[in-house]
Amino acid sequence: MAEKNTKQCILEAAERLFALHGYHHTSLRKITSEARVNLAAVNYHFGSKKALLKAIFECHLIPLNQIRLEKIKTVRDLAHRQEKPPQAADIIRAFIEPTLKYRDSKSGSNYFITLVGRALTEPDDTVRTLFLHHIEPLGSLLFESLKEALPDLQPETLYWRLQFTIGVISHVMRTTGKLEMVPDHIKPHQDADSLIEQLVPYLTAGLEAP
Amino acid sequence: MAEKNTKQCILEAAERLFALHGYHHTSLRKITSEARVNLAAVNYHFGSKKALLKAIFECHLIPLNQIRLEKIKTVRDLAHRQEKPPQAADIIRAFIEPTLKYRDSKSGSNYFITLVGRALTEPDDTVRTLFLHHIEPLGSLLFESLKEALPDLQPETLYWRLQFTIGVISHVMRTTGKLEMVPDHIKPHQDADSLIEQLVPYLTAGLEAP
DNA sequence: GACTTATTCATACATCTGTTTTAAACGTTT
DNA sequence: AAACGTTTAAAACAGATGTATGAATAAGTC
Repeated sequence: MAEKNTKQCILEAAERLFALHGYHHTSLRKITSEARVNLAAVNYHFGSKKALLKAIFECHLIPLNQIRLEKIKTVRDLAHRQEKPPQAADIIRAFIEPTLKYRDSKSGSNYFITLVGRALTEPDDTVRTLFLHHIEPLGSLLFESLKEALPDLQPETLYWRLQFTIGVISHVMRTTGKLEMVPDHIKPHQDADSLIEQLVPYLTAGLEAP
Repeated sequence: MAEKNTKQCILEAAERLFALHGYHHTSLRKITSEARVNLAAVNYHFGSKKALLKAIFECHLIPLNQIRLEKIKTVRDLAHRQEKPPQAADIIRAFIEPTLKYRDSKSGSNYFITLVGRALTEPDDTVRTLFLHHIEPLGSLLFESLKEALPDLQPETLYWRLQFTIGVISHVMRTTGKLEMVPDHIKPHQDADSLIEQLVPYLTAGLEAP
């Protein structure tokens, strides 16, 4: 299965290993070994380990962010046309639905979402800086949209609540498969739809808290 | 300042560097260099890098968990004596107040809380396993207490909302000092008291969401 | 004082890291 | 057939890593 496309095999193996063990904890030898290609192939096709990471991010994050931007803009424009403020629940859903469903989409990777969830927690700047560069317009749009949805909130309070929201979502994105501290006799559903229905009320209530 | 106690100097330097750059991304040479001690001192005093991490955790997490357990039990016992369910807000506050104020306490370390916030996100098992071992009783108590506070919640929903809560708190613990994606002209307060007043309403509303 | 123990020091070891180089093969296109 | 981009193989590089060693020094005890 590895012989069809060296470049693609490297990308998939790297996505998986970066997601499972982080960028720094994954060596090129582990990647090329899992991808069943030669060690030198990474530097031949991508130039460096960092450029490989960059390729993964650009391959997935650009289309995903495109979808998320459009969905949030749609919610906002619809509300504007009705001359009402947008609903926080709709904004939240427009953000997390494409995110959590990206795993199952045709162009999606099984592991990329986990990798993104890791991005803000990586120890060094390589991953975080790259991620922040891609996510910045989305963060601004989210902040502005939620400001319209929650006009009575102090800017600082809104900022913190958006930070808390990011904390929840990135935590969920990271904990894929390996649930921890699960009380006995509970087998939580982890599919995208169940998670979304758990997340939307929680996040909305937090944002709209008194 | 380094000559007073080699062991203590290593502990403090390691706490700081582990917190700022993660366990794996921090080498013994960086630690001993910052602590102004010899490289071999770590293995002499602690035995290994892993044992050094263990010492840091035991030094701080045992007393901190003691305080958090007691505070939550106090809230629960008080409610039991009044034959009422405990308030989710009180439980949350009993958990996060000692946590965020630990930085400023006399026995507290400036960086240990950040290190704990990292624990669940570290790429390999060393840190996470060690942390989970220490946190398990607290997680159980939190779950049971919140079950009493929110008796109408499905166990799975409660589980997820507790996970989301952990996601928020660990995210906040990690982002100390270096705020990201801050909109212009906002200078959020980061002191423990301000954060607690932001967190309690947010987390409570999420837990009590319809 | 002498002796024992605890600590510090410089150094060495084996391993792993990302990267580069050399060479030889393979497939496709011109 | 020749030229080209691609892939594999094997090796080496310079640097970083956790750990171990043995000698030198400090501290404590008789």
